[in-house]
Amino acid sequence: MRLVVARCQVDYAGRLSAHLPLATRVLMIKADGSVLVHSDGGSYKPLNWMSPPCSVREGTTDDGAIEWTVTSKATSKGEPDTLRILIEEIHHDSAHELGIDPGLQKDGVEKHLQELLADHPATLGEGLTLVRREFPTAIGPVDLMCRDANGQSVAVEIKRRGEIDGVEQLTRYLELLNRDPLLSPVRGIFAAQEIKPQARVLAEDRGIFCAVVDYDGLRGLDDPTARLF
Amino acid sequence: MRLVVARCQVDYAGRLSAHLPLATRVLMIKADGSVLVHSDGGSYKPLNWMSPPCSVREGTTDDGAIEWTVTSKATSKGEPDTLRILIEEIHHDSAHELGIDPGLQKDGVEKHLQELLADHPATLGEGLTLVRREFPTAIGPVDLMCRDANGQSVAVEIKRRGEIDGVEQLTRYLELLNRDPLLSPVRGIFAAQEIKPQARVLAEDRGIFCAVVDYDGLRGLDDPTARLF
DNA sequence: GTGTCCATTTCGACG
DNA sequence: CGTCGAAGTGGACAC
Repeated sequence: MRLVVARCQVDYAGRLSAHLPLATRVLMIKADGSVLVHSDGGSYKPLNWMSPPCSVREGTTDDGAIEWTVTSKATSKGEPDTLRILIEEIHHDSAHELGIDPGLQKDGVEKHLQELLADHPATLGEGLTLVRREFPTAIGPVDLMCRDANGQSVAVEIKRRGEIDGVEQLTRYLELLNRDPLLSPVRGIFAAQEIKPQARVLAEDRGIFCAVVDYDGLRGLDDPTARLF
Repeated sequence: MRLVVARCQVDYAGRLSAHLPLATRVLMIKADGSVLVHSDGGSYKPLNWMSPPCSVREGTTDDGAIEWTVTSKATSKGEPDTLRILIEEIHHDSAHELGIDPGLQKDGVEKHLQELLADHPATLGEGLTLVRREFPTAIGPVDLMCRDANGQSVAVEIKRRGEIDGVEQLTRYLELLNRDPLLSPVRGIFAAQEIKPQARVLAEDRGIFCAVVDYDGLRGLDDPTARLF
């Protein structure tokens, strides 16, 4: 890992063309050759960057300025990427040995929500029982396939935030599933921690029931000591 | 901008919980208080981070280790975010004055594609003429509204890469537009530089024509000297 | 402000 | 290895 603070200008050419005028920025060169150009604000996204695998070639221009040319090695398809960094003045330059990172451990995303609901399907509706998680169909897996107290099939689509896309997805599943005489009639439940008003309107207009899920409450139903760290 | 290279462990709690075991990493603290934790690989995305606005409080634990507590200031809705960085050993620590950045100048994204197609609608279909760009509907703007040689309305959805979502989007528009007796019947054109097979199948199954657009060719139709830099 | 849609998205899972 | 869906998505633009 090399860290450089320098007054520079940057040009990128690839899927688009982009230009950064002369200013002082942080240049981060990672061990895999990737380069990040960061300013002192914005978000975690760099102003400009080059994804690995790529290689940096260092040179000098006619007027003595330092020029880095970063080129992507293997553009599997289409456009060759190039990042050109013209350095006018270096304020800082240091290199550091970091070693490989053990990586991030996550907890709490949609997958976990799906697991919890699979263990407690009745929280979505009285008498609901699980038939299968990730129930396969020709156009993708249905998150939960259940059966209600009357034995009717119920397809459940789970999202963290319920938006219009999720309703469309469930609608496609229902349309397909209802062509199967062994399953039909299949009704739908759209389950999410939070459901956007527009998504709710669309869902209910299509006869899909909306279930707002209490993630922390569900967790409480499980063993509360069984946590990651 | 402060740059720290340190052996540290990191815990995040917010919309999810995440943990980084002890390892050497780069910590970037921006002027707005945001913090980025970078390893020596991956992409431009940090292993963990805190978005602005937030504030860093520096302290020490009972066993003498340095502890940074980063808290988000204004969580407009819901979950308070916290990033805790426990530092065991500092390898490097420097601060730099960067100043405000003039920002990135871009060229070549979907907006430009839309402009080009608006100028040359006939490349999408014989005799097509533009009625309006960003044609407003209750569920969002249609990229291009055109009329064909027979005077029939044509709704065009433009993407850089045509995927299933775009077909769904255009389908919703068409469904709505076809309820308007002044416009109906409206047909659809799905235009993209590249159209995924599944999206093409879905589109054509719904009677939507797929147009693969040659971006560079369209550019050539325009004045080739009128470019950004 | 809310809603919608794009992104040099990146990332992970699955077939 | 490609495809597909999610993201602590972030950011821009319209209403």
